[in-house]
Amino acid sequence: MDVKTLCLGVLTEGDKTGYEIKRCFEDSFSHFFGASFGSIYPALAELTRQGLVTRRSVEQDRRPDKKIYSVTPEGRRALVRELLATPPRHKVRSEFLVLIYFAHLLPPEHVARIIDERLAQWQPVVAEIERICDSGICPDGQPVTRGVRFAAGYGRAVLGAALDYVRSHKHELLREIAQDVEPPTRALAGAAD
Amino acid sequence: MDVKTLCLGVLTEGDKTGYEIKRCFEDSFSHFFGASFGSIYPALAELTRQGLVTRRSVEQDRRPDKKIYSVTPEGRRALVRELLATPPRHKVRSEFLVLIYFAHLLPPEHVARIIDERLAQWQPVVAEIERICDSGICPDGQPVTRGVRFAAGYGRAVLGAALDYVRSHKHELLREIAQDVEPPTRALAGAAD
DNA sequence: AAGGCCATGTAAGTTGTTACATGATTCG
DNA sequence: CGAATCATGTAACAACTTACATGGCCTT
Repeated sequence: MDVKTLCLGVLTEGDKTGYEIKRCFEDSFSHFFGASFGSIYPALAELTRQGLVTRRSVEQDRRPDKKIYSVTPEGRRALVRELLATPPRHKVRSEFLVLIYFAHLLPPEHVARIIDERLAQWQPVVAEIERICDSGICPDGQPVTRGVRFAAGYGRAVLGAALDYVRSHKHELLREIAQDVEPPTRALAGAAD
Repeated sequence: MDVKTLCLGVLTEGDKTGYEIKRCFEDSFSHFFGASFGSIYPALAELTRQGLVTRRSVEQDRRPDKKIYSVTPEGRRALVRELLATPPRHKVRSEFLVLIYFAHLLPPEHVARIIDERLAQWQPVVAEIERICDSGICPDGQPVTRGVRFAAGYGRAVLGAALDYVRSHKHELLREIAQDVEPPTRALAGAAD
């Protein structure tokens, strides 16, 4: 699945500019998808070329014209076709967990910092998901569809579990690796190997 | 973080061939990292060129020489340096959740199939993680380090939550979207737009 | 004054995937 | 007989990220 399909998808919920689509991704998709301007703008250009969206320019004073995109009926059909053909993959790429995996090679303070940083980055994401779950309202003010509610509920369950796990096992991990790194000054007997 | 660093990392746990490294990724890393031969072999070639690993060839009858890689002391230093410089990101890219997000545009049977497929793909991953958690033994027979245990515990907690959530909300979602798609034959009154 | 928000877009570079190329052995 | 396992490697391609280019307004 590429950014084009995603753009088409969010545009079925209402007309938007490229900038707003980016916001939308950050608000509602951040826990399972990411896209930057560098991929969104070219995607919109291509969709326009293919006739799957139309755009109208809105003049603004002292900044580039705003370009508002709308899905065409053809675009809707293409979206459904694309969704039907998309294999339902699910990939996690976590340098965080890789780092944890090799925690015994790193200074405990560094590991502690890594964990705290991760916790801090997850928090606003969880907060936004929780807001969507509880209010049933998207950031743009529209009520959520069933799928959005499911995805948000999933996010809450999974991120909640992640936060709980990391918070409750952080100190245990830190204690354990502290022993590894500790210089052999007070060397307790029995260090096998 | 690139595949080179990962290879360096798993090689600190013991000498391996490229093929075994791939297995290792599948067994222990699959829930947070992925890499194919197309990236592993070039990575090992580059590490060798940089002097961060050495390799010895083992002749085999009727198949390509096995090439066993070992980390050099220089490689260990490079690994730590690399790990210390790695920002602890954590990204999920889930076409599965995107599809769910737009579930209201798809036939309910299709959504049901998607969900079942995902559940089926998660199961062996969870099983392997659970095995690591419970036995404390890596697939290659080595006892796990603290970090590995933490990562495995994380995987169990998070994948467990994902499975629970998806299993217990599947029918609710399906019921809800079935109403959308239902043709207006028996049209119940009150279908607001 | 610095930085964030609004607003669009391009180009170079990174990184990895897929498919290909080769080939014997073993299991069902 | 087909598929999986063992074993390595290359090359074309896809896709996205980062940095750059532009520029005013508003808040701290």
